[in-house]
Amino acid sequence: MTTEPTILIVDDEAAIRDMIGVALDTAGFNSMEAESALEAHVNIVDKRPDLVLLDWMLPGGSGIELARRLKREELTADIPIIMLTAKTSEDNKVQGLDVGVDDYVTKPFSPRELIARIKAVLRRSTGNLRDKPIRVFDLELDPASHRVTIEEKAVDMGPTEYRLLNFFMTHPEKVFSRDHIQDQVWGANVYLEERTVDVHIGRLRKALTSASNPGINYAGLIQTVRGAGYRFSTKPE
Amino acid sequence: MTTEPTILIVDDEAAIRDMIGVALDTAGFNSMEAESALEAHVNIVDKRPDLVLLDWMLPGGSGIELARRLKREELTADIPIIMLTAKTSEDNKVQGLDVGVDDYVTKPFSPRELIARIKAVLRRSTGNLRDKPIRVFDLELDPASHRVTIEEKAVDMGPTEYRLLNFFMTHPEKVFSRDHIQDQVWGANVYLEERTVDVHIGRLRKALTSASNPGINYAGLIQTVRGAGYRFSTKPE
DNA sequence: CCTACGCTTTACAGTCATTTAAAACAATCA
DNA sequence: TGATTGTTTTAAATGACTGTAAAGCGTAGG
Repeated sequence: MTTEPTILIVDDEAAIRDMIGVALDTAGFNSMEAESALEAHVNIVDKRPDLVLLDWMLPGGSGIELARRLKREELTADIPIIMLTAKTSEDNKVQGLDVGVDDYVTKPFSPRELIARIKAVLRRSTGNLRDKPIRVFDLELDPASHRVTIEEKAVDMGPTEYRLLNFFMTHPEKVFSRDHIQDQVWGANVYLEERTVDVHIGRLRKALTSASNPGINYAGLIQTVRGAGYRFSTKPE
Repeated sequence: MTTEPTILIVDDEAAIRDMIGVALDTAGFNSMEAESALEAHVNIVDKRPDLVLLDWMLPGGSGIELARRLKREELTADIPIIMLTAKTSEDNKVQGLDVGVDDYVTKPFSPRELIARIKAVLRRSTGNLRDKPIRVFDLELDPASHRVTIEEKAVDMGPTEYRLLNFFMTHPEKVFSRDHIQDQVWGANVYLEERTVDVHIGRLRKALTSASNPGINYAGLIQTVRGAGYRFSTKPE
């Protein structure tokens, strides 16, 4: 599954970093910390976080400088930045310091607001690219509408079966062990009984069957490979 | 809720902002101000003005940059922009229009000219995009009269439900998460309880149902996609 | 032909997402 | 101001989905 976004917190005060870190954790993000612009830059280049929370008032070479640098360099230009600033009114000299930052939050801020803004920015930066529909014969999976159809007629299935089918259709003609399927569909570090995968395979097949016309049975596309796992294949077994 | 259009003025000189602000007020527009590209961007995303007056020569040369960014991002791409520029040279015109700006006005300008151009741009953009009624079967939403009808008979609903339906009808056949819907219908960074969206969906469905004839239930067009969000679709679930 | 193993199916109880209803809160208008 | 209308929050009810365990099948290998 999609791993949680990683957020880099850049602030010189440990207390603030911690506070934010906790807020991010509870909201389900991964977080990293840096206390100087230099450290931050290294971290960003190395780890490529999904978003940077950057304190405006870093000692020495200020946060703005870092932001400008990040936005100028191609490698890092598309990593969204949210600035943390002290007070609105004072910082009205902010003007010339415009660097293409994606949003800013003024301290003090509520964790809730911060989280909301982070999510909004992430949504804006990543949400735009959605995949094209995948089609096999008359079976189509369309991520944009989050819908599976057979001959244009909707196939009813649960979220897990949808992810499962999505995984198979994007990786056709290959066998996958149950473990591998677990990692991809449920996410790593989720422990499940092995049989659980079978059960969901079963459910997916049932969904496909009950939506298939007599003629082709789309459940047959999901093939059992005895002793190895499962395979999505257009070729008959 | 036939509010006057809201115009965002982006200029670093307070005197100019005030001058324009007065002109807009007397012409019957609402106005907001921002003095930096950063502030402007945040305002635009949060408040979604109907038009942006953008100074070309913002410190840091970021006016153009902002325009480009706004036009690139889906969320803001259809907000018209009028550039304010001191220079008259042809280059600027070409460049500005390249970025996708809708019009430009060279300083110094008369308030009268500015108003005229604003109206022209608004007419054009609302005329092209927002003014035409959208129809699905016998359900029609007409932005011009701000009215929803089923088989020519008015459907009664609140403003929020109207915006919601408008959003759905202009983005059919796609799933949207609750967060995404919030961004589009309420404005980004308005943080609401997630369930609020559900409640309004519920009310919209109710409104559609009680206006539907036995036969078609238009509430069915708004489909719940469990674990993903909602979708407006003409295809049955 | 029997057994053992691996896969499939079913049933179920717990959990989680969505809906619904109602109350609290805001804004608007006379 | 009080009445009206619309919005948000909250909590409880509903219903769908999930993972597990156990029973049922089929098949390969003896």
